[in-house]
Amino acid sequence: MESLLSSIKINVGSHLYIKDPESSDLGQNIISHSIELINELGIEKFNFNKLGKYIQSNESSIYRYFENKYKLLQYLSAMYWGIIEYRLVIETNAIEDNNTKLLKAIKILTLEPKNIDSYSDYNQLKLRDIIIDEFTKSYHHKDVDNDNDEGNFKIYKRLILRLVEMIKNVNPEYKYPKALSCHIVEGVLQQYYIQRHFKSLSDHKTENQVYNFFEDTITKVLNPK
Amino acid sequence: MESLLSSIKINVGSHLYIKDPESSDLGQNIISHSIELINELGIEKFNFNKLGKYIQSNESSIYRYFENKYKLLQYLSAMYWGIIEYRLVIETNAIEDNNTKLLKAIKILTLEPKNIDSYSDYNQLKLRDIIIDEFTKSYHHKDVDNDNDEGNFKIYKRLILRLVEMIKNVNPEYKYPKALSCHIVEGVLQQYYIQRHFKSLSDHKTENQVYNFFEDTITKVLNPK
DNA sequence: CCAATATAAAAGTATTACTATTATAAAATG
DNA sequence: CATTTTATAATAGTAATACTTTTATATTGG
Repeated sequence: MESLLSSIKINVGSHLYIKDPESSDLGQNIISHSIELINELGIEKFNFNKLGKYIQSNESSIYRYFENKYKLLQYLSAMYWGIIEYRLVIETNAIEDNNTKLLKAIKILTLEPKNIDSYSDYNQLKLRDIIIDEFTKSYHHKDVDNDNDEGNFKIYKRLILRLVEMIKNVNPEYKYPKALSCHIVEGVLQQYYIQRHFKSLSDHKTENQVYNFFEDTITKVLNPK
Repeated sequence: MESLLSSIKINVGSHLYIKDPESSDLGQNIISHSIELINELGIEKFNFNKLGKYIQSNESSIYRYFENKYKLLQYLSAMYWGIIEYRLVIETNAIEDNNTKLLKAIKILTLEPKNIDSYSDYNQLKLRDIIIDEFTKSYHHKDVDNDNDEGNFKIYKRLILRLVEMIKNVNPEYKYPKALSCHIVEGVLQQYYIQRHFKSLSDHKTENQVYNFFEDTITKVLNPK
């Protein structure tokens, strides 16, 4: 089947790049290979010099696309959340029952993406790993308010607000829909990171445990009885 | 009243420093002023050169205490979690009822510390802000497994496991005590960060909202009925 | 008072995160 | 097809950072 997202472009916000990387071969190369290299080195040890050598291009050419590596990380993050948001909308669209709908959303947020190719040209599993490892650093810094004003996190925030709506539909009386929504989206990343690195703090080391934990929490929090 | 913690030393783990900063004036100066300066600049723009000038000492002298600024951040984090753990133990000690005890623990984790002086010589509010802003970066990097093996996060993990025990005491049947415990401790920091920087994702911008959200969650999750 | 140790001052090195310059190649336009 | 614009590559350069090393000067303890 033809890829949907590879033809539909996710608008990540123009403040994230200097030149649109989707507009050229080099740009697309920068994206796909930065996913590989950031995944391998981590954002701290990754730099544009190394990326240039890796794609047999030049450091200064990469600087014509992205201001610096943290903007590139924000761009990759926006891509990731864009894909998740897109899946959230189309894969829950047909579901009538609000509760089932919310649980489907939690599945999309927690479980490893299957059918990878139908959503993106890039390596989605590695992109997801980058988000688990590095996303927190894309907004934990002193420029966060500027970056936010420029709209660099707007897809992420919109995704959280979509989840807020789903939460409200399940229980309109619930008092903390935004807190819960943020808590889930960030919590998923954190649970995976803990599973991988702090094993003594993890109940069961499976993918399903992460989903089950959030299903249990949400069900009890929203449907008290 | 005489300070308790200023006489009782928190053992943060010897891999965090080269020379124990509590053992000299310069060391204590490094701690207290790094709290000020990291708070002001953020960990990325902070460095030992600037700290040296700030305390009218020398860059190379600071390197005799700490390997690098990230080890210092881990040291400050261990200090913070050490104070919280200490409070968790002594302030909940006398409480009989398991549920009340857990809620008191949540209060200690969420609310701004009062009676600051009785727990530490250092500026606890600024230290807490550093933790909210920077703690995530102290373990989100490629050396995390080494640092963990060296015991650099042991106080943090012990704190989480203490909370796990409290959770189990409230409901021994509950399936995800570790996930919940991590989720609370990290979630508190995250809720404050969101309140400060992503206002559109925050339900109410008060300190109590953070506590109330966690109280509501825990009560429903652990006492379903 | 001497010896050990801690700190300060200064200089040096390797790396990083860019910027600038020029050259060359590819693409667009007339 | 020729020309102008634009994209990329190669190279070099700069300022800052994250340390390390060396030497000098205090401070402290026996």
